[in-house]
Formats: sequence, C-alpha cells, structure tokens
Amino acid sequence: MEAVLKAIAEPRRREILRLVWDRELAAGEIASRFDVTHAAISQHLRVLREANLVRERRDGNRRLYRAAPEGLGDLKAFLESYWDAGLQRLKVEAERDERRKRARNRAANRRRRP
Amino acid sequence: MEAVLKAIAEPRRREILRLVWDRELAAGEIASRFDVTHAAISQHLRVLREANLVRERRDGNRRLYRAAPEGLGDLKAFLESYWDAGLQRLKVEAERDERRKRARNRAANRRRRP
DNA sequence: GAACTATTTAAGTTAGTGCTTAAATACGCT
DNA sequence: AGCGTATTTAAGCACTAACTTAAATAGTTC
Repeated sequence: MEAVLKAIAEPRRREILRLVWDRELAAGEIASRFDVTHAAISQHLRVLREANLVRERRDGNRRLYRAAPEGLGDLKAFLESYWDAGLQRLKVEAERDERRKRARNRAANRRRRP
Repeated sequence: MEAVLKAIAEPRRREILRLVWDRELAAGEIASRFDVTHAAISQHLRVLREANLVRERRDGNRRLYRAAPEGLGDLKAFLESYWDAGLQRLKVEAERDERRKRARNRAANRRRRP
C-alpha cells in the first residue's frame, strides 16, 4: 500500500495513470505527451507497475500500458477502510457524548424538582 | 490536493492522523508514542496542518491537534471524482464496444441469409 | 547479420525529505 | 522578572527521488 500511495503522490504519475485509464498506450506515446525524456517516463512507468497500478503488455517492439483495475481497487478499498474505521469511532464517540448530555439533564431536573 | 497526497504518502503521518482522528491530543502526547524526537513530530504536524488534514487549538502551554474533517472530505471527494471520471470513460468505452459487436453480428447475419 | 526503432537500464546530478541537535518562542507559575 | 514546561524553528546531514545523458537490450526489417 505504501508503494501505491507514494506512486500517486507524484503529479506526473497521476497524469500518466489518467492517460492509460481506459486505453492501452505505448511507452513512447505516453512519453511524447510530456516534456521530459522517454527514460524519465519509463522510470515512472516502472514505479506504477511495481505498485500494481498499471499492467504492461508487449507487442513486438513496443510495450503497451494500461491502468490495472486491481491495484486501483486495492487503493480505493484501503482508503475506504481507513475512513470507515475513523467514522465508526466518531460515531461511538458521538453516542457517548449524547449519553453524557442526557445524564447531565437528568441530574439538573432532579435538582429542580427533587 | 498535491499537499494532501504527499502528506498521507508518509506512513508516520498516517499513524499520527489515526491517533488524532477522533480525539484531541497534545503535540507531546503524540510524540511520546513514537521513537523519534518531538521536533520531528512537530514537523510532521506542520505538514498535516498545511494540508488541512489536522486542526490546531492552543490550550495554555500546549497545542492540541485533531483530524480536520474538511481536509479529509476533500481528499475523499478528489479520489472519488478521479475514479468516477475513469469509470465513466470505461462505461462509455464498453458501450461503444457493445455497439460494434452488434454491428458485426448484423453484418454476419446479412451474409448468412441476405 | 547489420541497421533501425522502441524501450529500459546505468550512472551521475540536483532537489527534496525526514531526521537530529541546538536555539528560539510561548505560556504559566512563583 | 525569572524559571520550568511545551512546542516550534533553524541548521545541518543522510538518504531518497526525479531527472538527464549515454549505453544496453529487444524486436523488426532489409
């Protein structure tokens, strides 16, 4: 998961991911859309591949890349679990506060009319 | 958004975020849970604060931190829009493929029984 | 096999980051 | 004011990461 988060923290890699989200593109086609060298893009593609965010397929000379739904799904699932766990705790906390508030009110009422 | 993604890409910052998810903690209390110096944690807290992921409140001597729902919401929204846009494109692509397949079948049928 | 194309890998440079130690700031207490 | 506590800021160091250039690999074509 570490690798995934690091991978998408880099803006250029997010752009690349977008480019290959719904279609295959050769490394060179991807590189031609950026103003850095092919080598630089190749290195980004490696990071994305090792994070399991893109898949690579060889076609003759070329290497075609495309977003990998599995890796993206893992990321989404991780983030959702992160949130759910947090929201769950918030909920529990809110209920506890609610109980305290009611207890305070009951005590106040007893003082007013015992 | 850049700042948010960079902030959560760091494992220690994710741990800190978890700690203050549902309660306020003083900087020192947070730092005492890690085996790095207070200064290091203070720097992490700054990163989180500048990414709007935590809120800081001063209480006398101490500074209390707590997760900021707004920043977290922004992150969730960003990721969801990232996905939705992607899924939307996937859907459009799938429908286009479906139309092509039907067109192929119609053509084949005409050839079989014109 | 030599030449050409597409891509990656290696090596080096530069900028950024996480950490430490030491000094600065901010607040409360007497 | 002076002292103690909580925390941040500054400076410096080690390590990582994004990039470049140059060389290596892999596949196609003649």
